[in-house]
Amino acid sequence: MARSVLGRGTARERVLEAAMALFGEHGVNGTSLQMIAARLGVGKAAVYYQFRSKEDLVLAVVEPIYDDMARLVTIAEALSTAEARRDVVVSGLIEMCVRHRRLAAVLYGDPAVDSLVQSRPELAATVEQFTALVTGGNLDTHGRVILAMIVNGIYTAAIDPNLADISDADLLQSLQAGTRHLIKML
Amino acid sequence: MARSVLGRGTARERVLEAAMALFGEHGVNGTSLQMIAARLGVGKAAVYYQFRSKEDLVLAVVEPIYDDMARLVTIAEALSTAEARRDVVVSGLIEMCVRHRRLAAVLYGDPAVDSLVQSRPELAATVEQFTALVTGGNLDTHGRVILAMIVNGIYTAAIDPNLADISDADLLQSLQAGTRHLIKML
DNA sequence: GTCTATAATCCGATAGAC
DNA sequence: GTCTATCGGATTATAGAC
Repeated sequence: MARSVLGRGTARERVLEAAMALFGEHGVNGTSLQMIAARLGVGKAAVYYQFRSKEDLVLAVVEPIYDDMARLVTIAEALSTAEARRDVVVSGLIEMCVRHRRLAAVLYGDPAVDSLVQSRPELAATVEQFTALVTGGNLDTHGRVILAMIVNGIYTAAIDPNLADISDADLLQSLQAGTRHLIKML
Repeated sequence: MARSVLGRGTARERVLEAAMALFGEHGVNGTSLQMIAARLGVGKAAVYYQFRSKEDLVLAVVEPIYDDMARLVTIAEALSTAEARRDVVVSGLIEMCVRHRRLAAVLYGDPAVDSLVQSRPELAATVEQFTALVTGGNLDTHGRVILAMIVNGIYTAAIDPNLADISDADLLQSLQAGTRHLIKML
C-alpha cells in the first residue's frame, strides 16, 4: 500500500479527487486519463489499476449524487399529494446541491455524464422519477417556466464559481428563501 | 457551387447547422469533424474546405450570441446608475436567451467554448464586462445568491428541452414575470 | 502498486487527384 | 468542391517487468 507524494487518503480516493477537479475544469470528454495521472504524479497504468475503464471512473465520481437522488425519490414517493411530493423534492434538491456543491458542478449538463446515465437503466430510472416528481401536478405554461427557473436556478447558483466564497449555511438559507418566494408564483 | 443532398442554404450554413445540433447533443469535445461530415453525407475534407480548423468552426457557431452580448454591453454602459445598467442587462439577457434558444443550449457551460472564449481577448472582455454589469452595485451575500438564481434560471429555463414546446412569446413573458418577482428580493 | 512498452483506434489536419 | 489517402499525435486499454 505505497502512497503517492501528493494528497491524502487511499489511492482510489486520490484518483477520484483528481478526476473530479479535472472533470469540473475541462468536462469529462476534455479530461484524459493521462491528465489525471499527471496531476497525481503517477503513470497512466496506476489509474487503470484502480478503475478498469474511464467509464467506471466517471461512474464512481458521479455515484454519491445519484445515491442521494434515489433516496430522495423514495422518500417523496411515499407522500400522497403531487404538491407535497414536489415540495419535498425541491427542498431536498437544495440540500443535495449544497452538500455536493463541487461535485454537482462537474456533472451538471455534461453530455458524457448524461449519456452514461442514460446507458444505465437504474440511473436513468432515478432521474426520470425525480423529474416526474418535480414537474408533477397540473401546471400551466407559466408555472412550468417558473418551476424550471427554480430548479435550474438552485442547481446553477449552488455551483456558481463566483459564489464559491459563500458558506454552505448562507447559501442554503438564501436558496430556500428565493425558492419560497418563487414557488408562490406557480 | 454544388450542393449536398441534405439540407438547404449554402454549404457553409449547412455545416454550421449540423455542428450546432451535434454540439448540443454531445458537447464540443464530444463532437468530431467526422461526425459532422457524416451527418451531412460528405467527407471530412469538405468540412475543412469551409473552416480551416475546428476552432474556427466553433467560433463561427458561437459568434451570433457574442455579437448580441457585445451590443447589449455597449447599450448598458451608457447608463448612469449601477441599478439601471443591471436592469437593462438582465432584461436584455432574457431577450437574448429566447432569441438564441437553441444556440444558447449549445454553449452554456461547455468547457471547450469557455476556454476558447478565454483565449480570444475580445470575447473574454465582452463576457467580463457583461458579468461586471450584472453583478455591479453593492449586494450582500443574500443578494448575490438571488441574482445568481435569476441569471442562471433565465439561461437554463430558456434552453430546457422540457420547455421546447413553449412558444418564444410565452417563454419571454414568463421569464420576465419571474425575474421581476425575484429581483425585488435583492 | 507503479512502471515501461505497446496495441488498436480515433482525432485534427494536410496533400493531391479528380 | 468533394474525394481518397495519409500523416502525426493523442486516446483508451493491455501486457509484462520490477
